[in-house]
Amino acid sequence: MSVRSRPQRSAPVTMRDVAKLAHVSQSTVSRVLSGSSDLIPIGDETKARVLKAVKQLGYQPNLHAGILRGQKTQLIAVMIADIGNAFYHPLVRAVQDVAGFHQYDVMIANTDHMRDGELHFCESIIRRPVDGVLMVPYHLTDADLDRLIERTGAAVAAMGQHIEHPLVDTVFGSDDISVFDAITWLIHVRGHQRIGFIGVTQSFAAGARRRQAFEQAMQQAGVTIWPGYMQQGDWSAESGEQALRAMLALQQPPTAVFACNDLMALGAMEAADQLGLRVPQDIAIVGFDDIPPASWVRPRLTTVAQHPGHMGDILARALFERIDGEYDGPGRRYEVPCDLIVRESA
Amino acid sequence: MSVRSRPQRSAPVTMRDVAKLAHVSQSTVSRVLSGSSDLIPIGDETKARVLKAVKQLGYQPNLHAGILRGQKTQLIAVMIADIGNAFYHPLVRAVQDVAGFHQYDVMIANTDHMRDGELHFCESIIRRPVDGVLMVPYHLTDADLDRLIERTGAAVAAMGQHIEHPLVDTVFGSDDISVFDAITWLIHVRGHQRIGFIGVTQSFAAGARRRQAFEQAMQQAGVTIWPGYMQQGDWSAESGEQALRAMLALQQPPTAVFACNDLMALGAMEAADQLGLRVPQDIAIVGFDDIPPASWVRPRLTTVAQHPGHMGDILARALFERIDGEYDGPGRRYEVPCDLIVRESA
DNA sequence: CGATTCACCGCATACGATTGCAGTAATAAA
DNA sequence: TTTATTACTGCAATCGTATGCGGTGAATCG
Repeated sequence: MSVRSRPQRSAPVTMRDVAKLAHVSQSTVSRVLSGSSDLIPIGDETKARVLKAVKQLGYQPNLHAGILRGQKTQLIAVMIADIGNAFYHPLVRAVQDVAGFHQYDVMIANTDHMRDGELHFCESIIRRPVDGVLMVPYHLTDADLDRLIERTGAAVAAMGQHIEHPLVDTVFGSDDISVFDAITWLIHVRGHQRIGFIGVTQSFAAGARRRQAFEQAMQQAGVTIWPGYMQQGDWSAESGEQALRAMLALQQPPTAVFACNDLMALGAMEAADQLGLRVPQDIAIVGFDDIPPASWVRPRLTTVAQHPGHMGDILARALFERIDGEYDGPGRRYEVPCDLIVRESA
Repeated sequence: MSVRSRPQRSAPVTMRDVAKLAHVSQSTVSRVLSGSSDLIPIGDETKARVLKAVKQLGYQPNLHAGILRGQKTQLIAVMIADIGNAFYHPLVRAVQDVAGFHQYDVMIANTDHMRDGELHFCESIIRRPVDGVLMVPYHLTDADLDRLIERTGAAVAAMGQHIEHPLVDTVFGSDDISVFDAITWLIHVRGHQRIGFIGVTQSFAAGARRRQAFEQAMQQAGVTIWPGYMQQGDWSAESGEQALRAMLALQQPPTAVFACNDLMALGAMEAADQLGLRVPQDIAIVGFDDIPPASWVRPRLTTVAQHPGHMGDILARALFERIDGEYDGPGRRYEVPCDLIVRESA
C-alpha cells in the first residue's frame, strides 16, 4: 500500500456513482440493492452490472440519507449511571450483543445517578432520534418517558421496578424480597442482633425499596435498629468505607452490616481490614449485586446476586421485538429473582 | 399528566412548522437559529416571533438533516476489545466525559480481540460516518486505517505503540520498559530465579512486546527460562488460573510469575489459593494494569499501573483538536509511563 | 393487425436543514 | 426626482436514498 501523508477524503461513493458506472439510473441501483426488485422486476443482466459496479467501487449505503427519509436509524441508545460500575458491564455487553445480532450500533451515556444527566440524555435523543432506548433510570418519571416517546417515536425498555409507563417494557430484580431474606437469614441463621445498613439517598427508588425491606425484616424479627445503624453512601467503594468507619465508631457497633451494593460492601471490608477487625468474626458483611471482585476478595463476599447480563438480554430482546414490529402491546414487566450467595464474609 | 395508552408519535416538529407559526420563511428560521443573523441581519421583531414559536412548539433541530448536508455528525465511535474488562472503563469514561463537554454522543463497539470484529467496526463506520474514531486496535493495520480515513474523512486516534499511520494520533504506555523493570526487580530485589510468564498469543502486538521485554530482562540478568514457564492465556481470569495450574504441575515450579494483565494475575491468585499455596511466600505474583480489584484482594496485588483514564483523556483531546480543526498536522505520539506498584503479592 | 399485457427502467419528488442568490421596501445620497 | 444603498426576507438548490408514477419496447391475445 501507499500511505499518502494526507489522504484527501475521496469524494464518498454514492449510488449515483454506481449508477453511472453501470449505465443505469440511480433508482435502479436502489431497487437492486434494497431487494425491492421482487416487486418491480429488474433484468438479470442489469442486476449483475449493478452488483459488479457496487463491488468495484466498494459502495456502502449512507445510513444518514435513509434516516432522513424516515427509515430506521439502526441505532439504539443506552443510558446507565456509570460505565465504571461493574454492575452495568454484563448488562451493556448483553445489549451490545443483541444489538450486534440485529446489525445495530449502540450509543452509551452515563448519568452519574443524576437527574440532570438523565434529562440531558433525553434531550440528546430528541435531537438525534434512535429506534430504541434502553435505560436504567433513577429519577426519570413516567411523564418524562412519555415526552420522550411522543417526540421520538422510539421504543423504550427500562430497568427498574418503579417504571410503569404503559408502553415501556421493564425488568427488575426482586431486590426487596432478597434483602428481606438476607436480613432474616442474618438474624435467624447467623444469629445477629445488631445489624447496620449502608444505603443511599431515598431519592433512588431502589435505595428506598431496599431500605424498607431491611426495616421490615428487622421489625418482623423483633430486632431493634439502633441509632447510627442506618448509614448513607453514594454507591461507591469509598463511601462504603466511610460508612462502616462511622458505625464502628459507635459505642455499640453492629456485628453485621448489609450494604446496598457490592462496591460499598467492598469498601466496608477495606475499612474493617484497616481497623484490624476480622470478617466475619468481628463484623459480618453482606453485599448486593455479586460483581466479579466479590469472589476475588478474602474472605469472599457473601452477597445477593442480581443478574444484570440476563436482565440486559431480556430487555434488549423486548426492545427489538418492538423495533421490528413483532410486538406493540402494553409494557411488559419481567421480574428476575435475585439469589443470596453465601460465601465467607457473613 | 395524562398518559395516553398509545402516544401516537406526534408528527415531529420541523422548521417549517416553526416558520408557519411565526409567519416567516423556513430559511429565516434557520438563520435565526444558526446565529448566522450576524452576517445576514434579521429584524428584531421577526427574531422574537421565531424564538417564541420555537419555544411554543418545543422545536429541536433534526441532526440527521444537517449530517446529510455534510455538517458534523456530533458523534464519535469508540472501539475497544471488551467493555467487560475493567481496564477499558476509565478509558471509556474519560472519552465520554470529553465528548460530553463537546456536546458529542459516543458509540461503543466491542471486538473481543478479534480481527473480524475490528473490520466489522470499520464497515459500520463507513456506513454511518462519524466525526471521530477512537480505537484500541489489536489487529488493524495502517492500511485498514488508511481506508477508513479515506472513506469517511473521520479523525482517528488510537491506543497502541504499533500504530504508525501518518494521520493518526496515538498513545501508548511504556509497557516494555515497565515489564523489563518489573522482572529485573523480581530478580535482583526479591531474589527470584525461577520466574514464569503468563502471556497471550503473539498476534497481539502488546503481548509480543511484553514477552520480549520479559525475555530480555531474564537474559540480561543471566537467568534461564525453564521449559513450561511460558504459558499462554487469553486475557481472562480463568485463563490465568489454568496457566498457573499448568506451571505448578511442573516438577520444578516457578517461585514467581508475571502475568500480562491483572485479570490473569487475579486468576493465578485464585489458583494458588485453591492449591493451598501462600502468596507471595510460595509463589509471588505480579500483574499488569492495576485495575481496582488489584488492591481489594488479599494479598494486595503487586502490579504495573497503566493509566487508561489518562490515556483516554489524552486521546480524546487530541481527537477533538482534529475534529474542531485546531490541529491537522501529522500523527502525534504520546507515551505515558507505567509505574510498578509494589504491594503484597510479590 | 390493433389492442392489451407485461417486463423493465428512468424521472421526479420528498425527507429537514443550510446557504447562495435574488428580490423588496425603506432610507440615504445625488 | 432618480439612483444607490441598506436592511431584511424569500426562493430554490443541495446532501443520498427510496419510491410513486409514467414511459418504452416486446410479447401475447383476440
